[in-house]
Amino acid sequence: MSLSPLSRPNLAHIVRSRLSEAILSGELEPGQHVPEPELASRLGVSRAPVREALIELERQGLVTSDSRGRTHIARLTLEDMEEIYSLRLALEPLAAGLTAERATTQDFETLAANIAATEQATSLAEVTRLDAAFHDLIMRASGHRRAAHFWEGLRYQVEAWLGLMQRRHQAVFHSTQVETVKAHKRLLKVLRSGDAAAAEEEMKKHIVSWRRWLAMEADAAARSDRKTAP
Amino acid sequence: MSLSPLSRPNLAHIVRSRLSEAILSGELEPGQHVPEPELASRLGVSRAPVREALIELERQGLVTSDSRGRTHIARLTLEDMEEIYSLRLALEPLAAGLTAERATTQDFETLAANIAATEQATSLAEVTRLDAAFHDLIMRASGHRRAAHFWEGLRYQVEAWLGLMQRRHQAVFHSTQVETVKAHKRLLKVLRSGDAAAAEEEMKKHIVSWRRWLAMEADAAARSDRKTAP
DNA sequence: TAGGTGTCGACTGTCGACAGTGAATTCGAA
DNA sequence: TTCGAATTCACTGTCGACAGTCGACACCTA
Repeated sequence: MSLSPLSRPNLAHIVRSRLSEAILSGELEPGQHVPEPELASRLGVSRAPVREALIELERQGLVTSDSRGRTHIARLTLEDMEEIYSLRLALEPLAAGLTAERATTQDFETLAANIAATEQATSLAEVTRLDAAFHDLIMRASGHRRAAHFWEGLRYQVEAWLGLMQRRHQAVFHSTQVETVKAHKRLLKVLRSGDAAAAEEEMKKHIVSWRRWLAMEADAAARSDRKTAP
Repeated sequence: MSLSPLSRPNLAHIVRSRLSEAILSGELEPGQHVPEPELASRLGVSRAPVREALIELERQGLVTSDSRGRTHIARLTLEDMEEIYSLRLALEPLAAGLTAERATTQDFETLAANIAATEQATSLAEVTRLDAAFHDLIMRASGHRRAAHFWEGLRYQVEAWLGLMQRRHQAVFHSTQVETVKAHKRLLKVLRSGDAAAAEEEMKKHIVSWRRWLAMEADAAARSDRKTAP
């Protein structure tokens, strides 16, 4: 039996992941104001760990604070997603190249397991989460700590956006699962080959294709807005 | 006269910039442990704002916290600088391209003023600060908020590293000032032309040439370590 | 003397409380 | 009724205090 050192999580960490879930699931709605005292009392803790959690969530882009310091659930616009897209395009191929060079067998097995889980996922939300986790694994396997850290500032926004889109336009996502699995299998194969340049290229393609999704969904969102709003 | 809304600074902000200065100037040494109670009493505030400042400083890479949550002044290694270099190479050309497309006359004037100030700077520390500020201005002028935010997580580490090098090997930096001015003038010219691709290319070259510095300084550091250590 | 055990001190994580600050609201006057 | 001023109200920023935890050091035992 291997006893690996266990990390004793803070209250702040727990609060953060609780809030993450609540935001990603849509329980807390974009734009909504979330006062610290309310969160603290609802979670049964004091404001101190809540404050810390909110700072971290701001770094992850899930909440924003206005001029007066009050925190709101982030409202992601298409412009935001364009920013995120351009940064993914800058960061992830870099990391993929490094991963191809440095990753261990263990890393590859974890990636393969993720793909298998994605194949058997039974809900879109699960696919989304596993998708983000897959990219997370690659960023980590790259050994580039700062890039992985930056990625943390993007991934939850990606998840939040996809969640939002799914809730609005379920029909659009029919083929998501099989396409994700296919793309990730291609990526894993290239990563395993150890060819850094090829890995960069494949990741670039993967993200570019993801952008098509973005435009399409934005389009659908715009159409539906026009239908419901005026 | 344009009166932009002024941000009323927190104690946490003040503490942060004080600590920034102390770290960049070398008053607080790399690796040194900095207990919250001590900082709080030395600055005459309570631990709350100090804690917040430390979280932000950690994001900026100036301090790190160990497994027990204790804060230390960051000790930058050559490996760290390689990471930072690769990220600059990913982020800054992207931003430079956007800046070429979007920047206002006002932005260009601020950049020109920065170059003028660099030309007249009387100390290396000042050149370093203005250099970082120049890149800061470009990141901001790009309008890419997330990229600018990420850059904040790098710039102070760059400053800290350069400061450290300067203190160790003053002689190496003879030509820094004139070279910086020249390079920045070239950059500004391309940015003003509005040619995004050219701006990307020029920024890439600028950063690649900065990497040569990195290697050279690392080399000098290694030599001097060998001389003093064993 | 070496290895293990108990104690002490230092620091972090967490808590409840208070003061200051805008925004919203109510009240009074025209 | 409408405008302006005063007042409440809901927050955030900040503070001091306490408890739990970990390493260092002394001590005990074989």
